Amino acid sequence: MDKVYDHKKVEERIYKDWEEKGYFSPEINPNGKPYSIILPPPNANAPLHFGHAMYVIEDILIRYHRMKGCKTLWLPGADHAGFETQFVFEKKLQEEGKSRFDYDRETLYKMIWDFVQGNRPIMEDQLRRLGFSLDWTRKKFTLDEDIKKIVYETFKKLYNDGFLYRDKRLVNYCTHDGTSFSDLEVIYKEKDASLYFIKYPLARGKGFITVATTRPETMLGDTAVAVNPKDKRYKELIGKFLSLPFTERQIPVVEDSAVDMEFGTGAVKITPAHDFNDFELAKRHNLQMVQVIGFDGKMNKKAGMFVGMYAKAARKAVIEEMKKKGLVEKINENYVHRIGLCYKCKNPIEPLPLEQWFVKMRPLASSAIKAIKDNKIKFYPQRHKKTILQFLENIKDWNISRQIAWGIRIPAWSCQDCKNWIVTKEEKPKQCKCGSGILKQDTDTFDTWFSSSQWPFATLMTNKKEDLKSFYPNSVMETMYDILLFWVARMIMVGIYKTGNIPFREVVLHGMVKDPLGKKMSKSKGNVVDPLEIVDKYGADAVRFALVYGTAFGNDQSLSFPKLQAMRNFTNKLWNIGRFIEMQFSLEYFKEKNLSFYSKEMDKNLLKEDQAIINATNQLIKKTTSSIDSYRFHDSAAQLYEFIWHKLADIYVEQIKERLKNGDENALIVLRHVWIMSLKLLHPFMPFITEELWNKIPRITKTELIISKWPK
RNA sequence: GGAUCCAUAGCUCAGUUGGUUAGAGCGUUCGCUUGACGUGCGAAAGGUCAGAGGUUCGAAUCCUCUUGGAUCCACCA
Repeated sequence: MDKVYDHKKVEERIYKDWEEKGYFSPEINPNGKPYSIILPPPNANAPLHFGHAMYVIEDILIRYHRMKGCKTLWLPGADHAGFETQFVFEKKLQEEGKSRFDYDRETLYKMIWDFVQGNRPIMEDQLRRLGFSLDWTRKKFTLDEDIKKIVYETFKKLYNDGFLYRDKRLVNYCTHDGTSFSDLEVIYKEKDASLYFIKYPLARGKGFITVATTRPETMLGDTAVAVNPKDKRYKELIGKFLSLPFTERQIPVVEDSAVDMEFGTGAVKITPAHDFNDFELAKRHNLQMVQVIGFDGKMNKKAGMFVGMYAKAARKAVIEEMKKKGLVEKINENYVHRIGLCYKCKNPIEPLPLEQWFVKMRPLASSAIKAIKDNKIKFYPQRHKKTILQFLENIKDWNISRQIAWGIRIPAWSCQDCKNWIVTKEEKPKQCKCGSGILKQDTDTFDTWFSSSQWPFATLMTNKKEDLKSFYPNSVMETMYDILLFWVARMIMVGIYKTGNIPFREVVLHGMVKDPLGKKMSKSKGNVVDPLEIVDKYGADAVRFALVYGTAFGNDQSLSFPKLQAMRNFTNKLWNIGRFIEMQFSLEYFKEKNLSFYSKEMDKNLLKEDQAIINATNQLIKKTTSSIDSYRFHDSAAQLYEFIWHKLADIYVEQIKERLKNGDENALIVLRHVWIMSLKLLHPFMPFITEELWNKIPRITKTELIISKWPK
């Protein structure tokens, strides 16, 4: 054996061997109790970043359960990541001086498809290099034909059950990216703004009402002014009409208790087409909706003299014109308020009225809430339970239409004659109820999360015959806490809805891996780290161990080079313990002997120091097992590290050196036993080096460590 | 506005149901080392456990408040 451990000579070879022998497949333990995890499918639009290395938690659970004899499945896949991917691709196009408008839908789709296919092998190689024991024979992609079929079916089922409706409502629309978003995809930021106090004259008689607004450019879309019914200042004016400047229209003064008397003047302009609250208020009062901003972000022809201006420019222009009319009372320029931004391009989100497919969430959420409250689904760390319940209890309907090409096209057709919608499971309907054969498919695609919400069962329904039966519900869903609401919550809702059963029993959530300075890694900051770069330098085992060691599971951590180095040193320590043991077995007086294996019966012949290490080993077995079972991986890691380095190597090995020189068989038998146990316990965390060292010791079985039995 | 998390050695972090002189890695200081490993070994220095109050025989650990930092949700013109 070399004096220093060289992971490069070991890792690739061992992984290949495991994979070729089929050890990653559940068929290895066909009669065991099923244990399953579906890998959160990484986005297929880019290579993995360092945070993905946290999948190691799943690999630990998988390897542990495999060794415990479970019929263990860890199923890999990739997510087409609709909008995210199209965004990345469009950036690429931009660099080439092109844009999505240069291509028709099919061509664009094909180009992105090819782009994604180029990325997938890179991603898969990265996962292999990290040692993840994924069952590659079962890998799935969200755009596989059979997966798409299931997504269509779910859509159709929602439609048949009345949980799906198409409605023209305000949606969060990014005029820059040209698509709508769900509420979760809007981020809010504080911005300096102005609060404009503008006057609307009474249609008859003298006088006016002053309203306060941050968005005067929407005033041409106003269809009312609202006041609080308790507000004495406006009591006389309720029911009267105001002349809306720049237009021929007269708008009523309405009363609504949602109006805050304290804010501004107590009177609010109501723009149903461009503000969520106004939209709701308008429904209550049967007000019409006038859209003045288009989907291109520009004022449309309803905006009269302001047509063609971008909303922001129109704001200034409107105020200028209002000033000319003497209708600006004052402007508060030190007004700070929050505005919604597109989470991706950071441009302001424009609430716009658009026909979309919405899923009624209340009924779906209520069964999810029940499952969680009844502890059918458990959360680790527990604190996340409260967050998800809060979300589910206040859920709003889910807009699942996206105006992008990359994704699963919505299987719905509108009749061009009677305007009816027909939903199918994929195929184009022959004709409408009205007899018309002129049908046009919805041009929108599904929100990516709509398909990924079905991942826990879709992947199993489209694999080997018995998979769904064996592995659903999944044992564990492990992912980062940042997609708890986006993904985990929706998987629970859709999973229960579609299958009648929870999608998984336990939700295990790891923390974020930040850069060495504690900043969130992101492409725009340029501080992302390629996991392979780190694996090349320190070895996969060290990287894996560093991610579990020293930070309480579930907490955020920063990438730490000193820690990586320390863990690499640990692998070298392991290597040298192994080397030392190998050397003993090749000593002349041990070489030819067929040394027996440690058993409890030996205890009475053992020295105190032998007994001490045996006892410590037994304790380690218990502690490692229980800490993995309770998802306290950092405890396991610390215990293993402490035991192997500071008890086994520093103390016991030193204690018995003399005895080994004198040919003391018991010492070597105990040493070998403790070493075998150590390698087993450490294997889920550091699979490569433990497997390699396992192969260097004389032992009872010929089987590889990966499929050896977990000690009791 | 609602919720959650964090504040422990110079740095990065452990310390689960409250219990002996509060731990690790890195760093620092001193020494050792030539057949397991210098990616090593032995030892040492270093902490009013953010602050205040409370519960308790006993609190880093539980409760309240304050300060400072992070995050999530909702979103008032």
